[in-house]
Amino acid sequence: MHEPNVVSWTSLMSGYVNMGRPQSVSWLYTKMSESEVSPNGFTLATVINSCSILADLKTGKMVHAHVHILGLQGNLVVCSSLVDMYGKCNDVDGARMVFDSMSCWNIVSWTAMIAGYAQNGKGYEALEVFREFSSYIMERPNHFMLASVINACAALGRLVSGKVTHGAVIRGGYELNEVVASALVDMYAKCGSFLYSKKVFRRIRNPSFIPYTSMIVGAAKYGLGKLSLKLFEEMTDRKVMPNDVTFVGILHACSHSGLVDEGLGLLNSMHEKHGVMPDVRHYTCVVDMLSRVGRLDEAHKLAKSTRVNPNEGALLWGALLSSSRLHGRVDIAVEASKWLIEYNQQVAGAYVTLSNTYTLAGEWENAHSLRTEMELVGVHKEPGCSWIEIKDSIYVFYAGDLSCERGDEVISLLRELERRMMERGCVGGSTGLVFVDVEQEVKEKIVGLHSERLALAFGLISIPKGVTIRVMKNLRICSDCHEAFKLISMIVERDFVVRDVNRFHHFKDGSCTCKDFW
DNA sequence: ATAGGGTTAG
Repeated sequence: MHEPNVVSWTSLMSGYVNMGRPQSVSWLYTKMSESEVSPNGFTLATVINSCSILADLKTGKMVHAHVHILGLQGNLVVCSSLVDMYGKCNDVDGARMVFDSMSCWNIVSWTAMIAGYAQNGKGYEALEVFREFSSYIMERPNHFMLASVINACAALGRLVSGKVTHGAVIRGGYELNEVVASALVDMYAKCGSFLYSKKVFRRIRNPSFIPYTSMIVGAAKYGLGKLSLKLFEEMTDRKVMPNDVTFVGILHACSHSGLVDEGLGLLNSMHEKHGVMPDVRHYTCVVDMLSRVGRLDEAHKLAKSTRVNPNEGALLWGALLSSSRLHGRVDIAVEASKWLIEYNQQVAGAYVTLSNTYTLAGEWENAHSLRTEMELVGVHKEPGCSWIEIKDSIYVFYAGDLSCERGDEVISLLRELERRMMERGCVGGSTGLVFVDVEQEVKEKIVGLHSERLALAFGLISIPKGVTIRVMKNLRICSDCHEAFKLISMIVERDFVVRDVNRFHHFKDGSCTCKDFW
């Protein structure tokens, strides 16, 4: 063309986006800026879209400035693409700023905002925006919006909201939409209803690799590794091609169900049989798989030979670290935590796990000095929490704290469960520790000492099968008792089961602090 | 010539 106009430029850019080459768009945009032709809203929306795909926030912000220079801040399509771009670049606040600055909205802009929150793990905000949409806008949500809302419910583990949204899907007639169905499969699995996942999945006609992947991951989370393998087999039999994520899912499943040979076989067949090149995520699963079953040297070797950036390495070395602790491999734990701390990844967790590894190995002084170092450096480990939704209330449980709403009921239910376990031959104590398969004498000793809220005697207690347990001296139960009991459970976990560690939070001993454990 | 949805490792 002698004189390409704005439509020619934009068409070319759009063509590159459609052909999966968004990288070329910013180059074209630069070229265009050097020409006489000035971009319009169509051009900017296309360029911004390419930034979304590439998650290129820097270019995206630059183009955002051009939006203002060209006076296009009132253009609905341009603004919606900006909301989407900021969301895809993990800048939800940026997305919200654009969204709030808009003078009119349509279902696309609302969906972009909801999806932005949902994709960034901000399920609560996503549902809040959806609620606002539902109350102000006299328009039914479409399948795009519903998929994002279901995604938000999944992230929050909100089964009831998820079911309500499923109702909206049925009313809207979107049941047969595969994207919506995939979101539902994933949501039900994450919300504790794998049975519903299966039901929704089986209604999908010719499921693609994405619903299959959701099911494989879902089954894995429920400990059904064999089912994950069966689903994988089913999909390949039906000539549905697995992608990289499918392999992350299936290796994750093998890892969590101890299916090591199957997992290794899949890793080796990935490339030649399915055309998917294994990357760091797959090796992370395999490192985890090998190390969980105690094949730490192989896992270690694989970890060292995998090139990673800090973010990827956090997961790979984190997996190795946690298994090193589990199997008492101080040498590997030291190396793994060194890596994590050096690259500033999960520092507090790395300190705690390494310290616990020392403890498991009986290296009390190393454990102690690490705790001191943590305090010196000012590293603090935030306690984790879980939550469950019952009817329309959400109950949150922090590690070591049962002073939550209806905590008393929780405690009495736990006691009832414990009583039933005892009836079935599991052994327990009134203090809440439940031991399985342990000699009566040992049990009494531990339970007895514990119930007096005193130190567990230092030394070695022999238990049958030639296993020894180390128990610490002067271990007092104090306000930070969760740590203490985590420690106990860690020491003994291979030999008997300690449950219900959190219950001891009520035993407070003002005279000691966390430091006294060590 | 332009904007929105589902799967992902400790």
